[in-house]
Amino acid sequence: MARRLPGAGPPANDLTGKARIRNAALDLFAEQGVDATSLRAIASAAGVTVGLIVHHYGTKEVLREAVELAIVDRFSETIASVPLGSRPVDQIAAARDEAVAEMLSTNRAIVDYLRRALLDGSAERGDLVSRLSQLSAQQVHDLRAAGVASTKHTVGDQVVTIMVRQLGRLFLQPLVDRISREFDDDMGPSRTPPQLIVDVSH
Amino acid sequence: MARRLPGAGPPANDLTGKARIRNAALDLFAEQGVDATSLRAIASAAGVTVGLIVHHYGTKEVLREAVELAIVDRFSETIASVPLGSRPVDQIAAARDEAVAEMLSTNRAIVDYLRRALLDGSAERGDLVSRLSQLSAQQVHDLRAAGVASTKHTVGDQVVTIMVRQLGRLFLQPLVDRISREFDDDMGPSRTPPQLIVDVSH
DNA sequence: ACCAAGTCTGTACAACTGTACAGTAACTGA
DNA sequence: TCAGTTACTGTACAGTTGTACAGACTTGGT
Repeated sequence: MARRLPGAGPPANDLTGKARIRNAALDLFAEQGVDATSLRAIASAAGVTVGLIVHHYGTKEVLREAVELAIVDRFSETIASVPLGSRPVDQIAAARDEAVAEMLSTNRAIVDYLRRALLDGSAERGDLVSRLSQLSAQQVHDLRAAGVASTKHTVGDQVVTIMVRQLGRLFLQPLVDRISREFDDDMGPSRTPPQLIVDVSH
Repeated sequence: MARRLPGAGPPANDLTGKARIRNAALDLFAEQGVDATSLRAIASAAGVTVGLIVHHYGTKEVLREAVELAIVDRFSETIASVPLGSRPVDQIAAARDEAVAEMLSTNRAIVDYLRRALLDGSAERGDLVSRLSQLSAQQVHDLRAAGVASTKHTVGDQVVTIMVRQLGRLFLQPLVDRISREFDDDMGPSRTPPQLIVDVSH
C-alpha cells in the first residue's frame, strides 16, 4: 500500500504509476484478452488501487487506447532507430525489418496483444490497424522517394505484404507449436521445429 | 415466450431447444468471443430462457465443450463423406481437403470460433487442438495404409502441414482484408484481392 | 387414468464488473 | 510558509454475470 517512497527520490521501480498501469494492462490484455481482464486485476498487478486507474485514464476503453498508442509508439521508435541516411539505401528496408523483428521477439506481450486485436475481425473497436498501416505506408513512401522500393505495385499492396510477412508468422507460430507438441510423445521432442512460410501474392 | 407449439408436433424450426442453444452459442462465441458472450444473450438468440441453458448444460464451460464437440463432429462427418474407397486412392487426399475447405467456406462461425480458440495461445482451456490433431493424424494413417501418403516425414509434421495449410489462410484473411480496405479510399476498391500463401517447411 | 421423466419458465442471489467520488498525502512554485 | 495542483486511497453503487432452484407444462409408457 506504500505510495511513492516518502523521503527519497523515485521508487525502486522508476516508473510512474500511470506508466506501470499501462504496462500491467498490456501484459494482462495480451495474456487473457481485454474483456477477461478486470481493472482490479490490472491495479493489483501494477501495485496500485482501482481508483488510480480511473483517475489517470477515466475509463477502461481509454486505457485500452493508451495501451495501443504505446504499441504504435514502440513501432515508430524502432523504425526511426534505423534512419534513412544511416546506411546504403538498398539495405535500409532489410535493416528496418530486422529491427522490428527483433523488437517483437523481445516483446511477447505486444505480439500477443496484436494477435488478439488484429484477428478479432469484426470487433474492430479502435483504429490500431489504421495506425499501423499508416506507419507502414509512410515507410513505403520513404523508400520510394529514395528509389529503393518498386513502384510496380500499389502502396496498399506493399503495406499488406510488409505487415503480413512481419506478423503472419508470429501469429500462426503458437498454433504450429501447439500441434507439434501434440506429437512430442510419439516422436522425439528434439526434432527440428517446423518453419512457417507466410506471404501474399497480388 | 411460447414453448414448443401446443398441439402439433415439432416447432417450425425443427431443432430441439438443446440444439438451438448450442447453435446460438457457436454463433455468438464466434462473433464476440466466449468471455464476452453472456448466457442471457445466448438464451435470447436461441429463443429460450437462461434456466433452460442451465438445465441442459449445467455450466457455461460445459456448453463451450459441447460447441467444440459439435465442431469436431462436423469435421469428422465432412471427412467421412469422402470414404477411402470412393475414388482412385491418389485423389482421396485432395478430395477430402476440398470437402473440408467447402465445409469451412459455408460455416463462417466455425472458422471464426476456431480462429479465436486456436490462436488464443496460452488460454488452451479445452483440448480442441488435440481432437482436431487426432482427427488429422487418423487421416494421415489411412492414407499411408493406402500407400498414398509419403512416409518421409513424421506423422506430426504431416498433421502440422495439413492443419496449417487448411486453417492458416482462413485465420489470416481477415487481417489482409482489413488492411486492404484501409487503402480502398486511395486506390480503386475493385482491384484483385491479395492472395495469401501459408505453408510450413520441415 | 396415472405417474415418472423430460422440457421449460421465472425468480433469486452472491460475486464481480466498471465507474463515481470524497478524502488524504505529496509535490510544486512563489 | 502557504496555496494549488497532482498522485493516490478507500468506499460505495448500480448493473451484469453465472449459477441455483422451485414449480408448471408436456410427453410417453403402462
